[in-house]
Amino acid sequence: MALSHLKSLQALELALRLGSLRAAGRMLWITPAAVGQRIKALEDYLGIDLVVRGRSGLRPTSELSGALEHLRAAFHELDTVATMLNLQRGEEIHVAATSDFADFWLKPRIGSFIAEHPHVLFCINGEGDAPLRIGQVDCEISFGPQRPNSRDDLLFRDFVLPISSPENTRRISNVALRERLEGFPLLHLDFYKEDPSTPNWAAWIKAQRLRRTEPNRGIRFQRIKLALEAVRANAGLTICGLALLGPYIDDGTLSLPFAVSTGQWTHHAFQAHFRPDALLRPQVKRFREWLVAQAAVTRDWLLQRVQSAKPLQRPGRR
Amino acid sequence: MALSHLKSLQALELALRLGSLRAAGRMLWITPAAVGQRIKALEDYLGIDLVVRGRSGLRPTSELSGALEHLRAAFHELDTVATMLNLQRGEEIHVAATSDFADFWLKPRIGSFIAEHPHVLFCINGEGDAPLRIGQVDCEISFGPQRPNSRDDLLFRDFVLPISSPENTRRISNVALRERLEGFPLLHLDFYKEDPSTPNWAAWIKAQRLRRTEPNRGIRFQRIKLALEAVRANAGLTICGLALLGPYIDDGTLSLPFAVSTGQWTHHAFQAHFRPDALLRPQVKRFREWLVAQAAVTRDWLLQRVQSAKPLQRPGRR
DNA sequence: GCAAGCACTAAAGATAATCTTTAGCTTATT
DNA sequence: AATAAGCTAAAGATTATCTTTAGTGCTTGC
Repeated sequence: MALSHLKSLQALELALRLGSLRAAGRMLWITPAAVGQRIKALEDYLGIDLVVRGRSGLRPTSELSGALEHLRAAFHELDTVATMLNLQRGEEIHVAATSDFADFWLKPRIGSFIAEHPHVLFCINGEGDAPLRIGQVDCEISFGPQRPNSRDDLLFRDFVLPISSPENTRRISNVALRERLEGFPLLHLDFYKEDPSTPNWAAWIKAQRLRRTEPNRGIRFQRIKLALEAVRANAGLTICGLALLGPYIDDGTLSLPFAVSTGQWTHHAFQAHFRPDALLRPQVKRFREWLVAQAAVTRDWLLQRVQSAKPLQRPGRR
Repeated sequence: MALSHLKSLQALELALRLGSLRAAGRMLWITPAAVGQRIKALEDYLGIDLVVRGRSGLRPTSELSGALEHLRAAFHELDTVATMLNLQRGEEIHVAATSDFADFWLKPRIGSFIAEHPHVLFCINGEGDAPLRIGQVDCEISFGPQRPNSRDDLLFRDFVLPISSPENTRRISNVALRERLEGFPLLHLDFYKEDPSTPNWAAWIKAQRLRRTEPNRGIRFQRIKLALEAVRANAGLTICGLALLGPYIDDGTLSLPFAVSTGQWTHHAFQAHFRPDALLRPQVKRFREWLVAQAAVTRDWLLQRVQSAKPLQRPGRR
């Protein structure tokens, strides 16, 4: 007959060491109620009380006090084991993400995750606190078609339309709508090239019935970042997605020279793929939950930004 | 971040100490497959192997060997805690059962349970290995009406009919059926008195259309045991249930002077009631499972014994 | 050598332990 | 006295864990 209630003993030791169920719950990543249940289960099993809640703190009962020393020793030994086996290591999470996604979306937000998980070290596209290891990517984030039956998390679709600097938007507004782009430099961004529903300049101009000679002329960019730098340098307009640009749109660093209704939801989407065995690690699991939750915020922001202009047309969700 | 996989660590330590998953499973009261799963879960989590299966035995891998000492120490400390808290005590089970049930049914069978659970001490109606404690009965077994909505386990109903010694059966058989009981001493057993469907001698004789003057005369017994002693001493016949008498019927110590079809299923039944908090203890839980299983054997034996004579009339089950 | 027995592994489905949520209670604090 | 913080209780949901069944490899005996 080997001993049972291991988790109860762990909760008991931790709660007494930290002085509260709440603190123990934080360590165990469970609610205080669950800690109390664990302890109570053991008390019910033994038929005796093990802890008393004194004024602002827990104390062991006399029945437990003799055994407490051994309990502490046991979990101290287990901690040693855990350290030697690297069981509760300061966890590393390796992420491979489309550069623009990493720069514009992930890196600005990752601080909020690290704040809650100080022990986690990140390696994003080979850079960060954790050293690079080949073939050990826990999470891949890409922009592409949604694969059916895949376990990947769909983060959000994008909404593409012309983007400009505030200065150029002002300049353009003085020109009649149909002529606005005539003679104006167009920047071509290939990031969305594979997406079937994202128009290039020629298609967009045609759909909007504008006039523009040689709409395919102009500098091409592979990365959103570089295209936006050119836009901000007043080098021209580009068709780009809004999803990654929330802060820039909100603070006016970038602006929309045409109505939101001239834009288009992408068919492709930002998606996260996690290595199944990486999800065994609780920190990776929590990163995934955080990622999905953050993505939902962005999705809602984008949805509201677009819907306020064209309330009848909603993108598919999930 | 407190450590996880406590059960895995326990299984690991135990399997390495005992040398096989099977042996560890016996200690943990789980299947060998489950022990293997526990260990594998930890191996998968860590991404390394922890044990190798050598020739007839398990060995720790080099990754584990350093930590093994601490692992052993940890569970040794926990064993100490368990002993001090009386967590894995040599368990006592206190049973209060109708005397006749205890004597005829429970005590003859209890050895098979003890054989599998050597550490369990029994106290049956105040007697046995464990000392008597007031108000601490874990299991009550009674014969009575089935209470609706109760959590009690119905063990079996009884089947009542006249019982005699083999000698008296032989003697009686020479007399014509209707006259068989005339002048023959009748013993009255009160054990089944409260049961609405058990006939007394007068009712049984009337139902069978036999002749017998003053069928209510005769010695009365409270306990089956005493009535049967009188029957075996050829002091007369009694109406009694078969359920507790299996061995005596099978080996011919007792016999049936009338056809089985003259008998009757009782309305009352033998039932076991377990204190809810006693069922928290695994040994009590296992005793309950054993009890129910043994009862099913008796029920089947009785059913077959009765059905072979009157195949169309079946008692309700459960 | 070859079957037979034993021990472990794998995958699925079933079971049971465990957790979260919500609401309520008690004790300390302002 | 009101508020806040921490614990408890009960329910339902979620996971972890176990059993079952089938399959593989290794030892043992013939």
